[in-house]
Amino acid sequence: MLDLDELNQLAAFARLGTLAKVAEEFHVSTPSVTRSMQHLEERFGAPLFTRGKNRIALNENGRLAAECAERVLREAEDAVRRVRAFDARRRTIAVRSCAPAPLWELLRHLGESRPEMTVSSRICQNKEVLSAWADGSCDVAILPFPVPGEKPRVYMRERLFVCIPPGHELAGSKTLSFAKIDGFNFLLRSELGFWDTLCRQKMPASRFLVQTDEFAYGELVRTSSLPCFATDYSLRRLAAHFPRVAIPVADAEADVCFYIAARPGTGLFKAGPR
Amino acid sequence: MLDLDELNQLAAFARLGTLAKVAEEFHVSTPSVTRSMQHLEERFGAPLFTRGKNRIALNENGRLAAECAERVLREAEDAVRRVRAFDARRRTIAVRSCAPAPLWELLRHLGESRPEMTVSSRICQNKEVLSAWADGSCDVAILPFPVPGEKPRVYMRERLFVCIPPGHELAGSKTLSFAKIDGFNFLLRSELGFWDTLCRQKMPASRFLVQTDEFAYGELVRTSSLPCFATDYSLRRLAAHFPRVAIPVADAEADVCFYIAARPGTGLFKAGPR
DNA sequence: AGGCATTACGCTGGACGTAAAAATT
DNA sequence: AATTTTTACGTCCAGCGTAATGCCT
Repeated sequence: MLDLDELNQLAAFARLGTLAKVAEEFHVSTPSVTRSMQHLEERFGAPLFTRGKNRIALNENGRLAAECAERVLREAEDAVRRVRAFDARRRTIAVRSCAPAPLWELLRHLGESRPEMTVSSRICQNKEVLSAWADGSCDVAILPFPVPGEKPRVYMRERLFVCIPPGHELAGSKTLSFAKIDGFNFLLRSELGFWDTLCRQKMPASRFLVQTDEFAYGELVRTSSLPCFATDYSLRRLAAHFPRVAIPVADAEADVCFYIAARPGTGLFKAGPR
Repeated sequence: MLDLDELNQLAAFARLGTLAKVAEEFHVSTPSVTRSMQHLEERFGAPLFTRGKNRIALNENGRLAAECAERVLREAEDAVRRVRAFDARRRTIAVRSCAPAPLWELLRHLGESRPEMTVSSRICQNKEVLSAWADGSCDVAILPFPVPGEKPRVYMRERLFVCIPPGHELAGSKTLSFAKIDGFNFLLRSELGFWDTLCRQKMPASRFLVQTDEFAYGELVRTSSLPCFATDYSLRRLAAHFPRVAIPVADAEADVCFYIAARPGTGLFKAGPR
């Protein structure tokens, strides 16, 4: 039976050319490497080296053996990688959402109901959510429309608002529309999923100043006169963006219904999550 | 780093279902197998088994790990197989000849000039010799015509004779031809290569009583009145088939020139073999 | 002189087996 | 009662490192 450690040293020798370098790389003594190589020759049952008195090199057998060794090692590494990945996948619930708000409650709920599971979540575009759901690489999908092939299950509703400083020229309106606010520049958070694309699509004349940093975004909202967005959910959560006023966007697209689909393994619809 | 022995035991456990059976199969104690499995779990960094107090079985991770183990083991076995085969191939000279006679001297010569090499020889049909030469699976080729793509090099000439008991109706002829002897039944040795096919082609009306055993052939030649074949070479070697008479076959096809081709590695044409 | 491969030798940690325990059939 | 897994424990040897040798550049 071959020994993977020895094969590893053989492959290293093919790269490095000298036993001393191999010894250094593996943090072992040179005699140890010498013995490994002798042992390998026994195991292969064929000479692998041409030896001088203080010189050693691979012969043709050895070169072939080194190639084969790499293949075996790759296979062995793949084995642990695959098992580890499989295990990790088995003990995590992967959530893909098209927007941040649905995650707020969902992640809290999953953390409580399945404390032994690690939850991985990501906000991404609708098509990414769809493909992740389709290829099985996520366990929970949240989309602004029913998930194809699944029983439609509404998770929550969210409505878009514009947040404006009191003195702003739009501040008097009772409601607004994408058409009316198109052209104004907005402060925007990153990681908004489909909201981001919706805004860019509906307001082609506007520029969006995307802030990755939560703190920076907050400061800019507080100190600048640039309008920004909120939703009924985020307003409830953040206790509003004082001292701004929140004006609803009247368009149908600004009133969104989020649908959820979940694998049976998640236990989401067994014990009634909400 | 994984251990191939342990992987082997894992694969065996997947087949046999119980640690005790694995221990028996590998001629080790049960505690040893237990430790191997625990060690494997450490190495993989994931639980591979579901354990009862008295019961152990693979979980999903374990089943995947067992599959992967088999792949790794296959790869490892392939490695030694391939290196061994390569080494064996490197230290043998493979000879393919279309007829037996050229081998007699050639094998003796190779045995003397390359005593460190093992020589493997086979008599086969022309097309087999050609393909073996073309695909590199033989080092020396002997054919009744120049080997394509190689400098034509005549190795020897051989002429066919018919051997007949003195009282036989053909015994008076000075020479014979395939046409004249077609229809008679012949004693024939096996492993004659292209001679065999030549005879069957030239004498479609004859039947050939092929003898695989050397001794049986000799006895039949001695005791029966059936004609048989010989060549100038075999006559010289066997001191003739007493008390038979040997009559040459006059056809052009019965006078054969053998050509030889050899790889440089064989050293056949370096030091001048003949 | 410095670097490299190999042999010699003593030591130690890991792996094995035996024995025993505990549970299941 | 027999089988199976696992823990405990004592033994032993495979493999390590150090030291030394010999050789090459």
